[in-house]
Amino acid sequence: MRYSETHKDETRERVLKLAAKALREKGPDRLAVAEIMQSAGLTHGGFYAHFASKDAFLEAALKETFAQSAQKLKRFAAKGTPREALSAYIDFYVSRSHRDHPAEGCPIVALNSDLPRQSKAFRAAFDAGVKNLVDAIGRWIAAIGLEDPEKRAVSVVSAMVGAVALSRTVSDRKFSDDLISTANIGIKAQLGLAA
Amino acid sequence: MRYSETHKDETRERVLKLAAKALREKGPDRLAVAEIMQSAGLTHGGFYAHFASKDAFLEAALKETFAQSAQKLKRFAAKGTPREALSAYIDFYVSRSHRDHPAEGCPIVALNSDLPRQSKAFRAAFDAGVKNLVDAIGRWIAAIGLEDPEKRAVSVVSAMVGAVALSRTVSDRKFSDDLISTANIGIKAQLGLAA
DNA sequence: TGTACATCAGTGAACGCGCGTTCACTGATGTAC
DNA sequence: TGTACATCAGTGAACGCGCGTTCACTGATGTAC
Repeated sequence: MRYSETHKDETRERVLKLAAKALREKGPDRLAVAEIMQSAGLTHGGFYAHFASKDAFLEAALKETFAQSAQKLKRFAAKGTPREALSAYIDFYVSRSHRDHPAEGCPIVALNSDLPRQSKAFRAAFDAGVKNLVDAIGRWIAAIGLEDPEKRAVSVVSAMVGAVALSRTVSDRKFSDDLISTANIGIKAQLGLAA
Repeated sequence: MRYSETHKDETRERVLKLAAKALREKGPDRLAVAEIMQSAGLTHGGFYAHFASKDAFLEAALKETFAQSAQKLKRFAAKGTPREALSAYIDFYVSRSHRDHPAEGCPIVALNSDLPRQSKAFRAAFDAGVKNLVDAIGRWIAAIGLEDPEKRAVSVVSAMVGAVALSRTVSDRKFSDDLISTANIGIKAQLGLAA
């Protein structure tokens, strides 16, 4: 064969990795097929050899972003005690760095308000991603020994998502920085994770 | 004159009121000029007699949504003691009804992730709206006599926005309902507002 | 060993559609004389 | 009192552009004989 056995799959993966970033930056509507293919060094004509439609492609790209998030969660879980992991994850999530790099950040923050306008499959993938995050946080909270871990997890994720989302909308740098650190401290305090 | 003195202004207002709703439902990108004009019983050609461009129009529509939110805030403030007003506002905001009616709801929830892709003027209007909400909540918290009202206000708004945004992304009805009520209770508890 | 054919990831021109924007025009009514 | 003209919110055809999608083709290389 003129290409290696795995060539096509590799191309697909490469396009999807780029798309996963671009999706969080530009949103589903402004993410253009031709542009993504060009960024992968290809022409737009080949797109449909890899994806059935733009919608199917968006769904795959979203799943890729959540897969990356899930991997990050696992890395945190592997690092130390549940208490340390949870605290570290909150520091990672509710941070200036996360605020400033949407393309590498959580898709829940980057895409939540685009959601109602997307395909059913896209929303289902998003839904699964949200539940996965809530469950992971809930497991840590349970491991620490706090009561009502599911309920606490939901509150914590809400507060984390809201804080980063809000911090991104605010132009006043100092206000935004304060927002992040206030929310960070508040969320950890709620869980009895003192600094 | 063939039209009354105020006719043009009235038309503009009518279009903007419709746009304010449609903006929250469809987002800035999917909100089409021709569609809005048609919903007001007009043709798209007349649009530019009222607005310099779609961007200018979006900015005006966003300001309209925040003006409506600000009015609602005032209505709550006028109703009772700061304590009652704050509690009532949280009940109003972190509610199933708010989750289910984005077109009449808070633009911060409906549009936060579209923001980075919009014009500077649009972002500035959004920014002002966020600060207005945080300030209003902060004033109530200060009036109740809690410490650090600004910081608490930021945390509370983050949590409120995050809860409604998250609840809208979740397809499991029961899970979403629980999320709303858990967040509602949690936020009020943080402020010492028992049921 | 060499030639004809098959395979298939990727190319690039073309199509149709939606949408923002422009512009000459309409038609109802007020004003000038 | 009646006629010609001015005003101006709104009309609707047209334009250009971006974008998703299609499709005949390319060209590198493996396979058959």
